[in-house]
Amino acid sequence: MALRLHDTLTGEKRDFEPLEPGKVKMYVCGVTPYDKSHLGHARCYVAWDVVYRYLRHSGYAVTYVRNFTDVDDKIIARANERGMDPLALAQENIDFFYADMDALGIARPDVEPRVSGTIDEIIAMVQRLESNGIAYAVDGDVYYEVDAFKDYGKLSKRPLDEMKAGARVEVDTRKRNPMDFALWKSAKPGEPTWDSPWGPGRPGWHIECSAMSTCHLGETFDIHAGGRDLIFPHHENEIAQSEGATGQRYVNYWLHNGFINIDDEKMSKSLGNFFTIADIRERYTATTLRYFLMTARHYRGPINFSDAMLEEAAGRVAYFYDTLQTVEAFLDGSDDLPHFTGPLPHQDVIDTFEARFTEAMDDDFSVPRAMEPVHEAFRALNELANTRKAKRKAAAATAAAQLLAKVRKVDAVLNLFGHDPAEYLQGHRLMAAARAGLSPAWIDERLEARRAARAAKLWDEADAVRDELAAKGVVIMDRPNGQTDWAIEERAAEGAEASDAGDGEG
RNA sequence: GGCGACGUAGCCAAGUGGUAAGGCAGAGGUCUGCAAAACCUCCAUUCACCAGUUCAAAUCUGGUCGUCGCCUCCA
Repeated sequence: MALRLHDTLTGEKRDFEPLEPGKVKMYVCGVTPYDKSHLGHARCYVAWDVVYRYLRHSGYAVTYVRNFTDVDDKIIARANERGMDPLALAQENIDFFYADMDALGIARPDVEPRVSGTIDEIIAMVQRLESNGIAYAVDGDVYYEVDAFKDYGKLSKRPLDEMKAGARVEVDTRKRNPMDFALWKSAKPGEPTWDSPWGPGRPGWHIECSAMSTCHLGETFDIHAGGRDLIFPHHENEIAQSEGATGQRYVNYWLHNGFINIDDEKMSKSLGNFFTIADIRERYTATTLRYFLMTARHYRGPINFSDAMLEEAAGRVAYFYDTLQTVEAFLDGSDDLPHFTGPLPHQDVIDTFEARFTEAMDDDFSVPRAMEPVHEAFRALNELANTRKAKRKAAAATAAAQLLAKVRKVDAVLNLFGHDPAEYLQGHRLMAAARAGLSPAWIDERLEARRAARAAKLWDEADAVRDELAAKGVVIMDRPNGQTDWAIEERAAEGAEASDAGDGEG
């Protein structure tokens, strides 16, 4: 089955046909690094990371470009507040960005251009627009003349005449149309500037993406992606700039991801429902966040975010790693088992796994559906790893090894299962304990007390300790090897939070 | 006002004409000193509401109600 993509421009899903067979050129709008990255960024870049990985997994040679808009009004304003160099502020936030992205398992793009390194190309493109008669200079500023581009509004489906009526921007009388936007801004005090044919100044917003994408991918390329909010004006203007400059079709497939909502409302600083990625990472593993963002919803839909949802995701990821740990232990001694050749248990799961995964992903990257065979595989892995009867063990080990290999293969796309299980689970436990307000040292002390009681076969005493832990939300598991593991019941964290107010501090 | 998205079980959510995936929670069972975990079984005659097209609709058409987003910086 062929890969099908939903294209915002046509509003339809259609077969993906790259410009060059076997190759994909994709561009994703990156961040404006004026502050730390937030949950919305995480959602966006996780989504496109999966797309990037899936394209590669499907055998395409992908060139993935993601920019940094490091010259921008907000960066300049923030840098001036803090009395520092704008590019230094941008670099500081780029470092934070990388820390978050790396933790989330997001692959680095192939090229990461910055505005500050693309000034020459930007100036060249503005000149090209000027000579094409769709840009005009006024007092050192250069504006894009929207009336000179007949397709203006085709992406956001907003005819120009309607936009004029609704335009709320204060009218700059130097503009020929209120919708005209700046390609080049003349120098103002306290701003970084570059020399240009129009005098010293800096690029406007929008032109940088046209210039950077064209410069690294060519005048026409396959995929351009970004958040829904960028459809207008950013991507609309990119089309106007690039197609206005080159006369060529700019992009073949426009992909846009949905937003993060908090309690059904858009996350925003003004509403006070704003989370940075770092905020979440203090409380949950980055893998939990990645899993949640990838699987909660198809990439185009909105995701409603809440602690309860994250708790569920955390529990599910812990289940995956618990399973991996169990299976790896089970397979550890399996080399000694007799070679097995008969029909395998869960043969249907093994046989259909990849086709089901691929079919879902081919349908506009439907990760939620692609997870169905993954869930099924983990259930089968657990069943196999719990095989007790010696007779069945060889068959079970063979089946488990095959299934595990399949899971590992699609994890090149999901990038969820690559941690060491024991390390992951330990990290998960500590974070869960912290969320529930419990001390791991106290838990260990209680477990030691229970171990002593059990050794003496003082069952009532041992059970009392277990009940005491359970009352706090700590559940324990006696393993066959004599060890006792513990976990925080997912609901405990909510309970602890709810009782916070009443408890007071100390 | 213009443009757009969405409304599926207690919760999250997949599913664009052929008779409701998956996950969480819940119930019962297997296992276990007792538990927990894991596994097995069960859990929507129905897809906001109304009308229509069709042999057949959650899926198509029209209307109603409700929620949200964009139109200004924003992933």
